[in-house]
Amino acid sequence: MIQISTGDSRPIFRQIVDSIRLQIATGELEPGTKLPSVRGLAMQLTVNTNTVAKAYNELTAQGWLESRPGLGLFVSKPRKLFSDRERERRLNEAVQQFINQVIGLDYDPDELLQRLERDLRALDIRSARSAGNE
Amino acid sequence: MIQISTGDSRPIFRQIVDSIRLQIATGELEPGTKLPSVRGLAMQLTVNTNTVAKAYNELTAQGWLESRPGLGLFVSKPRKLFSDRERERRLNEAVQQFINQVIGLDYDPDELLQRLERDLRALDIRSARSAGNE
DNA sequence: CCATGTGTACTGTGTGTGGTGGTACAGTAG
DNA sequence: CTACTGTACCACCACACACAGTACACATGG
Repeated sequence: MIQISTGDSRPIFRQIVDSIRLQIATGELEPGTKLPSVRGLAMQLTVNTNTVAKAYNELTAQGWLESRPGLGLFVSKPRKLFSDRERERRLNEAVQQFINQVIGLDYDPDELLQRLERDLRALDIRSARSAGNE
Repeated sequence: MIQISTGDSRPIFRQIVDSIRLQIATGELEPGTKLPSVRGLAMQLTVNTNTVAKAYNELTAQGWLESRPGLGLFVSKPRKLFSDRERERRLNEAVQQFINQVIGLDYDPDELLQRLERDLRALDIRSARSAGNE
């Protein structure tokens, strides 16, 4: 089930991308599963078809989905998505951004780490994407 | 010293805000210190004066800086900036955003936490903002 | 008094992104 | 042939960002 929120500051197409990517990473959506059609999901979310198509395009370009012409989009099998340099760059960017966002909130570092650990473990990420598959 | 990078995806005024806020939070800029003038910093960064003014305005609105008419802007004394609800909301938003950014990178949760702990402790944040001052 | 430097507030103008609406086309299944 | 699929366009509007210029009130040093 994909949901979007008007109160969310993120663009609509990004909410869709994040939502689907999260469901794939947690195993809620398994490889081979067919996704709702562009027009169907757009109807359900009451948004434009182009907005859904944009989200699907990004997910396909990043290797999360695969397109079968005339049939639809399907969750692809896990594989390595980024180079080591790109992984490191993105992680560093995410860390810096996180720090900038919490820097004025006066939280203790231990409290921040504890909170992150709780939310990270609650997801139960499938981490078999870079190893154990050919 | 404030620097901006053209390769950074963040808007210029946000880079300025983050940079100054970080320097205040780490104690690199002490309360009472006078900041570069709007026109001076704009000249130094080869950026429009309005862009610098926008950054300074946000920092002043959030309580990091204080304006003395005709004199300039100065680092204000630490104090509580947000309500408890706002603090919690912003922390939650930052955590969710961080997770969304690293979810496809196939990092082990422990590795993520270790990295965050390292970068957080390296900053040595001044955490006396909500207690011990009147 | 006057010139200079300070923040602040406007009014434009241009560019890029996000979102919507509509049309069109190739591939697949019934 | 019909209906569904993704995909690629086009046009339009709204908004944020950045730049450019002007103006005003304040404080300081001549």
